[in-house]
Amino acid sequence: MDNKTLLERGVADIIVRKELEKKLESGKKLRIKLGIDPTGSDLHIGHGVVLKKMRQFQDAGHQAILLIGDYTARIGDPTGKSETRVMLTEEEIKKNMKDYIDQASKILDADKLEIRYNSEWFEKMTMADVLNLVAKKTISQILQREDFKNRFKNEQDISTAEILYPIMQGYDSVMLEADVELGGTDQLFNMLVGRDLQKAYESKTIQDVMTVPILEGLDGVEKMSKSLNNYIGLTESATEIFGKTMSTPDELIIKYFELATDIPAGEIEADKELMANGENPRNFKVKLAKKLVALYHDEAAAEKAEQDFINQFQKKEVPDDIPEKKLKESNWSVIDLITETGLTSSKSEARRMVEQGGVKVDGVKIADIGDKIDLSEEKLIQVGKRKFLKCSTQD
RNA sequence: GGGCGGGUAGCGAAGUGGUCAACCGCGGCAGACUGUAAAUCUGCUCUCUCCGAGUUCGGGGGUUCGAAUCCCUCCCCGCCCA
Repeated sequence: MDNKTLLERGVADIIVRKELEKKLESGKKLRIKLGIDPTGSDLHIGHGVVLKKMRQFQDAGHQAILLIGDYTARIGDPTGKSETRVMLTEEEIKKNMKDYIDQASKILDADKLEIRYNSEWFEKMTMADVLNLVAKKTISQILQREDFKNRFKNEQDISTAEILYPIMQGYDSVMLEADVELGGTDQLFNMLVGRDLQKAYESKTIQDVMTVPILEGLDGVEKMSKSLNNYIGLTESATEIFGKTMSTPDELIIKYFELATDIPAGEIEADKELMANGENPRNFKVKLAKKLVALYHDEAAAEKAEQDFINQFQKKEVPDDIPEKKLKESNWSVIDLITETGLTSSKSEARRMVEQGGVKVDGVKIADIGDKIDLSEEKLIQVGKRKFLKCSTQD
């Protein structure tokens, strides 16, 4: 991993770039911090951006540190606005972190990770220590953060706990002696507090801050996130990853190439050129989809996912790995059958589906909501474009 | 502590006694089309034994032939003053 790629690929900003260059040139094994929230979520390729950057540092021989904010999570994150987040127990945090690391290992070299919990130091602090810490920053400094600034201006509330968050996060950097902190651009402010605190505590190193761009989700507008359901999960099936990629807007292709794959920068430029000259963006989206599947599964899965996609959506053929279900009864009305098997969530929905012509049995469209289905022989049920199920009776 | 405003389907947001299962937008789903699960267009979007019926509009109680709409009470949220 060359330093140029390290400093440029998928990087939004570096503060201070010159300092970081110097550190890299010194040949020292740098300590790279990435803070994570142990609230337990499925990782998606948006998280993948920063994880890839971390992996690059690992490959360049540096020490990757995952800082788990277990202490802060136990207090509860105040940014969730109205809902107070439930405090997490130690066991929950442990489990969440195991899941996290399992998923992140698809990108990171898990054997070389240093994993730290911030309860390690926060738990031991006395009130005097806390006062000493908060005395290092002023309210007006903290209020510089854009969302605080806006809320303050608009007379919305800012909880005291929120004020403490950046300070606590910064203190983590002091304790870890981080040389570099990685994070999304939205984390810039908090990470800079780390620099200030390291100076205030006269740390032997002042971390440089590297931000990575926020990846838009499948809608092409909002940040990729689970709650908006516009994400591609790292652990999703090849079919899902492929299909979801194909549903992204064309404008996102290049950005995804840059941030979510390892395709060399030159090749990306060339593809961009081709697209600008009128080549069908779909072809590049296919390339992207295959890359992503290959990354999180393997090459063979990528080939297969492409074939399946062509068959299912372009040729409208039936996929070949359809789940099967065995039922006790053999005599069903369509409505009951597709509801019972979970293909639709209610009978009303089932009726709508049939009325809209979205239900097929053995390839034949069901025309009437009163139709019966005999399962004494296996039947292939299709609801909409994507839901398939083979149904038969129990032996 | 005082004053004011507000809590409506996944979200946003109308509606202030009957024609309200509730306008509209987003999201979601289906169909058509296609270069894709893109874009566009059309339709659907609480549930049920879909003829019709049953439960909904922060919780509970009440007034009324009839309430999301009026009254009481409780809970929650926001703003202002202290």
